[in-house]
Amino acid sequence: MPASSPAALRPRRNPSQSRSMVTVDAIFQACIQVLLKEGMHRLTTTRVAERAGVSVGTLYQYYPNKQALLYAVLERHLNGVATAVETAALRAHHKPLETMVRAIVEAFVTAKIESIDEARALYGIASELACAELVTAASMKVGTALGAMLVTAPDARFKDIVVTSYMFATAMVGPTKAVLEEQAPPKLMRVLREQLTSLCLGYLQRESV
Amino acid sequence: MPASSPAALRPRRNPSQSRSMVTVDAIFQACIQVLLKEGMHRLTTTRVAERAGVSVGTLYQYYPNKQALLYAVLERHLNGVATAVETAALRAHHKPLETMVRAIVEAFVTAKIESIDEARALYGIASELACAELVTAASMKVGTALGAMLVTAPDARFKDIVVTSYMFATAMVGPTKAVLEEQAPPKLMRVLREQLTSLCLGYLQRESV
Amino acid sequence: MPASSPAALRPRRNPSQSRSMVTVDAIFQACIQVLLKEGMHRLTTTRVAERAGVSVGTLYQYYPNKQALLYAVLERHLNGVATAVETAALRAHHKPLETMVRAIVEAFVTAKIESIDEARALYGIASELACAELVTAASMKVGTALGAMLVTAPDARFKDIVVTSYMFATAMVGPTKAVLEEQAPPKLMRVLREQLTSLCLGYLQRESV
Amino acid sequence: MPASSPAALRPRRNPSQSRSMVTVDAIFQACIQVLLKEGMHRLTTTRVAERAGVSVGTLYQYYPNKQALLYAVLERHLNGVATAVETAALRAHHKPLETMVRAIVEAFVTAKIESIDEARALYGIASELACAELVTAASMKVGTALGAMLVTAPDARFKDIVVTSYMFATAMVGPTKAVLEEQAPPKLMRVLREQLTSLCLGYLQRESV
DNA sequence: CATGAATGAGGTTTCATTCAT
DNA sequence: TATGAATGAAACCTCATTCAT
Repeated sequence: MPASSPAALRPRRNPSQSRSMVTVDAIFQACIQVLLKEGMHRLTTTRVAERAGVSVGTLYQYYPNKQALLYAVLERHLNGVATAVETAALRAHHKPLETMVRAIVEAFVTAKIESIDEARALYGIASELACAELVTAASMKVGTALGAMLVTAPDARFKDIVVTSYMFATAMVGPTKAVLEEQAPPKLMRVLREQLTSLCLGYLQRESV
Repeated sequence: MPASSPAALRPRRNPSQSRSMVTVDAIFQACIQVLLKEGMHRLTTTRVAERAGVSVGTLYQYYPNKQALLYAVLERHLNGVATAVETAALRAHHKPLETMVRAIVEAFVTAKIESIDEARALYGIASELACAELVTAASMKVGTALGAMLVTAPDARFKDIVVTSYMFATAMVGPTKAVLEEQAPPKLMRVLREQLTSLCLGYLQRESV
Repeated sequence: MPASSPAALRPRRNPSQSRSMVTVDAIFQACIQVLLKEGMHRLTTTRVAERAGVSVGTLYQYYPNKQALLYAVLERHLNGVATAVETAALRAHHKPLETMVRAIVEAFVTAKIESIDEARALYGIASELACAELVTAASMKVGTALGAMLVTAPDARFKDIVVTSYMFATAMVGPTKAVLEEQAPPKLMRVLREQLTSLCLGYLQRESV
Repeated sequence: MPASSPAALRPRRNPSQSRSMVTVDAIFQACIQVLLKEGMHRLTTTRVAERAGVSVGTLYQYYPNKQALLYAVLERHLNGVATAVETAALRAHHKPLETMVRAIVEAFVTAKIESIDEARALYGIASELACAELVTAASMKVGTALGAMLVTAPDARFKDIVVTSYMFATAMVGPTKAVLEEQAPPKLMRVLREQLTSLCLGYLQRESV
């Protein structure tokens, strides 16, 4: 849980009234849209507010500064993906290794593709202030969940569960990112899940004692 | 070589005279240093020129704009890594699969770590204008080199060499990036090569008919 | 009483109902507190309202704009000091000159020190819009009162009572301000009354024919 | 000398080239002009630049921020006055007390009136950040100079030279300020020097043992 | 060729004030 | 009446880029 995050990056209020919630959500969505249509270097608070149909002032009532807005968007995205993987991991406890891997890959890719817009827009924001924490937190969440799952595999046993599950988690990132950014051969898009399963399963079987 | 790149991003001249080369290199290094010490959002042309010991005007004699400078830096970095892998791939032709993988991982990680400063500084620049091409170009270069190598493996044969070699290339990226950005468990740093080898080899062996 | 003051700066109502009076006073006190703790450049209507425990909207029901609020605060402060001096002057009629001076100095310094917070916070507001009038009005009030007092002195007689009493009034300001702003040697704080008496008495005796 | 002043408030460069010097001086003068014609609360960096006939960017090449500009203006003014008094004090060493006082009053009032524009514009800036130091520094400079002078008076001797000279220095401020801000009865303008002399001399004679 | 002063559009952020609820 | 979300003009400041010297 993001209990600890730099004060300066926290939203200014957690809106509970309905009007506020509409507003804050509009800003949120607008941020992603601008990110997509204009790119990171044209993402200005004014533009986000404009697209959200509110004034800049309103934006600043909910987020103390631009970073905080990006932080929130990135946080939500990472949390979404991490939670999806976590849930899949929980469900796959005690299943055979191959089933586990298929489940995780499926969850990961689906989450990324479902929020493909966000995903594509957000790669590359990590280079900004203090986002490292968020990425680290999400990685740990996923790593831990995967570790907890792997130890319950009936048909495999791992020497160094921490390293193994971290590799498992990060191995999926490269190919997926390449596909989402359309730098990969188009065919890979269609067989991505298959391939990722093969990648991770091959690795995990090698690492099993 | 990136035969096609937006005219606006090309350097103004390919300096062949010695004084020019010294200057252009100083700017180049200064750019990386600023990137590292100040971060992307504090990278200004003036600051780069200052650190390079020249005036802004001079900088603009070699690069038509800021993007071109970043473009050049990124290009050189990617090219360095890609070429290192390519060379390793060439050398590994006709070797057994495992030897191939070890050689490639070694080359990739070594290149990244040797230029660890550049690497760390440059992740996240890709989110800027027109860099996608460069990344794609480097990926293709690597992918092609790996493909050409893999088909010569005496102990393996692949159905879809394009997809397989692209997966091979991108699979290494995720874990390596995590380590370089220090988001990985510290132990992973030490066993990274080992683990990447296991990851890629496991995959390739599964994919071999 | 400031019979003439720009319409825009007048409070919206002279609250006579008890609830209103509580509110307006809370705003008033909050204004001074914010001025002290945050400084003039952080004095915002929202902050004042917050600290007063009311909403901005409410604040604007009692003061048509920010200037009016400051105006009122400054007015009350100056009036307090002026009235204190005026009262002391009245009481000192027909007393010997030295007694007069001691009484005035005592009243002036006491009033300033009692409301030392206000005083410190308010110096420097006069540089804002239309406050000159208030200062002038207060000066005149004091000057007039002092003049009326001085002419009753049994042991002195002055050629130009207007000039003399104005000098009397303003001579105390400089040293007092310096002490309040802690720019004076600390010792001066303790002997301020003594010194001011000496200053004014020396002057007045010289000016007496 | 203002050897120590907050780094953030120091000018960015001490221009030595002629073009720069013209520019920096234009900005300086423009600042005072704006202060006079528009008032403190309308003093914006853009407006100053405009009036100086340069762009905002240029302004910021010489002053890192608005405060620094004001700081510089105030510093120069205070220094001017302080130095004038200091010089007069030096010249008056060993003269009789009355001559001393006349000389100091003359220097003080003349300095203020000569730079009456600056003086009028600058009263009230002290309420801004970190200017207290400057005022304190100037006060000390004057106080010290006056003290050094007073001890050489052949016809007077003071118990507490620090307090006495500080009182001397600050006593002149109140009436002078009142006159410059035109809150005083008009006649006072003409007899100001006379009156200030009387004020200070009366005080000093009383304090002399 | 090199310099660096000058430019000014454009970015972030604040805050006095209004008005629907 | 009281509220506080929304407004948007306007402030401060940066920085890629040019061009006279």
